Amino acid sequence: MSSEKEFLNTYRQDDYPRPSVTADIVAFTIRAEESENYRQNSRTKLSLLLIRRGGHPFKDCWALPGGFLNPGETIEQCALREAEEETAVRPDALMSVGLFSEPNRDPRGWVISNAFVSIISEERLRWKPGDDASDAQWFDVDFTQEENGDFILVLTHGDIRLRAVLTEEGSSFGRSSFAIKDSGGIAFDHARIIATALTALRSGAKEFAYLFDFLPETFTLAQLQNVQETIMNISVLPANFRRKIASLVEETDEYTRGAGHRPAKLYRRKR
Amino acid sequence: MSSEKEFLNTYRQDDYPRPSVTADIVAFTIRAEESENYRQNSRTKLSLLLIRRGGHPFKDCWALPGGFLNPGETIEQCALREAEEETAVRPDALMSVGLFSEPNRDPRGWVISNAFVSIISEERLRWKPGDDASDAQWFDVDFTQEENGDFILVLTHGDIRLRAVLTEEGSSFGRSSFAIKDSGGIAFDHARIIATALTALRSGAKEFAYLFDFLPETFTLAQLQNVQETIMNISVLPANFRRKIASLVEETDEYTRGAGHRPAKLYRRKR
DNA sequence: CAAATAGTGTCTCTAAGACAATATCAC
DNA sequence: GTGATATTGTCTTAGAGACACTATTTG
Repeated sequence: MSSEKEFLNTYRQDDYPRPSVTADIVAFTIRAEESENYRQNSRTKLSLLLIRRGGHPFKDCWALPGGFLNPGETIEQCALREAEEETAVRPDALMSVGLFSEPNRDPRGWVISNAFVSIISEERLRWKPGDDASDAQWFDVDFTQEENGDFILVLTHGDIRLRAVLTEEGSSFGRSSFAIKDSGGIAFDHARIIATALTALRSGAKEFAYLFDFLPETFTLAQLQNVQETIMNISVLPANFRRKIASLVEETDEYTRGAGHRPAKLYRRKR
Repeated sequence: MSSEKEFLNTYRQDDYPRPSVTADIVAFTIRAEESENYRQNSRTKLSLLLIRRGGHPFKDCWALPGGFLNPGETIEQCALREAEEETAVRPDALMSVGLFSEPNRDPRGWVISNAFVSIISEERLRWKPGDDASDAQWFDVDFTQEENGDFILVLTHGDIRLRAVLTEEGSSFGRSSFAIKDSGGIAFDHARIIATALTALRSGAKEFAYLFDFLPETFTLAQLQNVQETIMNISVLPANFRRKIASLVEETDEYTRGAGHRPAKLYRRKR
């Protein structure tokens, strides 16, 4: 009978086959559209960051940012590092959406990936619109279910339009999982990851937990409502939204100015 | 510029360091206690399966069942395979609770683990009580929060009593994460995994989604209520529970018999 | 009959949703 | 003033929780 020390000295990890492990980042932000009317508040869109791949495989296709797990770090640290490296901003929130481990999901070999939703506030987002030479771009997100049950994911950036078709494969424990019918040109199984992340984002938005992460330190209640409506693709009555959110925010002394209508009080998140 | 085919031919995955990947199973069931009174329905306990480790590291300690991810299978398939191998029964439900990737969580080296909650119905559970020679045993679960905020996890099987102390480390997006203060002799970081799994189980039990998985095909509403109460450690009024569950079940023509009180109608899950 | 659970009816309170009404600013 | 949003108030309704009461079985 050998001691634990002896055992560990003779133990060789390389005897077993091992996969490469990556963290993929599904980074969302809310962006304002141009207002066509000086009185009207600007409408907002949910946007997602994609990176054009410079090398094989899926060269020139759009993909989620991400990278390999390094020795000595946790998968969360890896996600944070990759998010910062590739988006140049520190995310305001990070949430795991699961491990994707289909054996053939990566043509390079055995690569499994833990996906994370990352939220970047409008405020932190400093990229100039029109920098279209960059390999990283924000795409507008449209994710809806068709009559026949299929889910359609459309990502748009200027003339670029990626359209993926997915089916829902039995959801276990409330987490639905998707299968790709048509990747729409999105690299790897990333259409599937994006669909899963969007579902997680929407189901969480009911609880207001991270709506705040999309906004600056202070905000109006209409902005906060707007975030929820944009993410969940619904609309609610302002009066009712105010009541529900009231206990989670606190007033400041500030007001918005310069809008063509009654100024709104600025609020901050109550801790 | 090389083609994608050439690229893949020259790509060597072994150039990058890779972790071993495992799936760990947190298998729960509901077990009935002996009734001390012929009239009284038996009380139930939430139980968890642990395995006594026969080899190093953590030799003779209790640990979660689990095993390495094999090439060609998904982590879900791996979890299902390991669950069947080590518990001898096919789980009635399986839910991921996240990837545990602390660099030093396993003394053998770089091993990361995706944990799964597995539910085994009372019906499928055929093990005889008293088979205490086996390396796999069901432990009664007690998980509560102390005044000072610490969480105490107590696992009991006969004379064996494992008592771990954990603290809650900021919960992001509703998923709370724990740090181990005292493992109580439970192997690896498994106390932490169990605490996380229990939290996930409890928060999901509100929606009734998998309460059915703990029970046979047909059951009484009191049994179903009992499952919820046992998992969540609460009690609710029968009248109210019936109203809430009514739309999810359908009647059968069968009744319980032989109890020292009014027979109960058997129900089945409505699909 | 006694003890225990099974099952029904109903009251109250809260919260959600719908909608009406008023307030305030920039032009 | 006009057009837009901000903000408050109130009505209705659905659901949760509390509780009282009846029904049915076995020893």
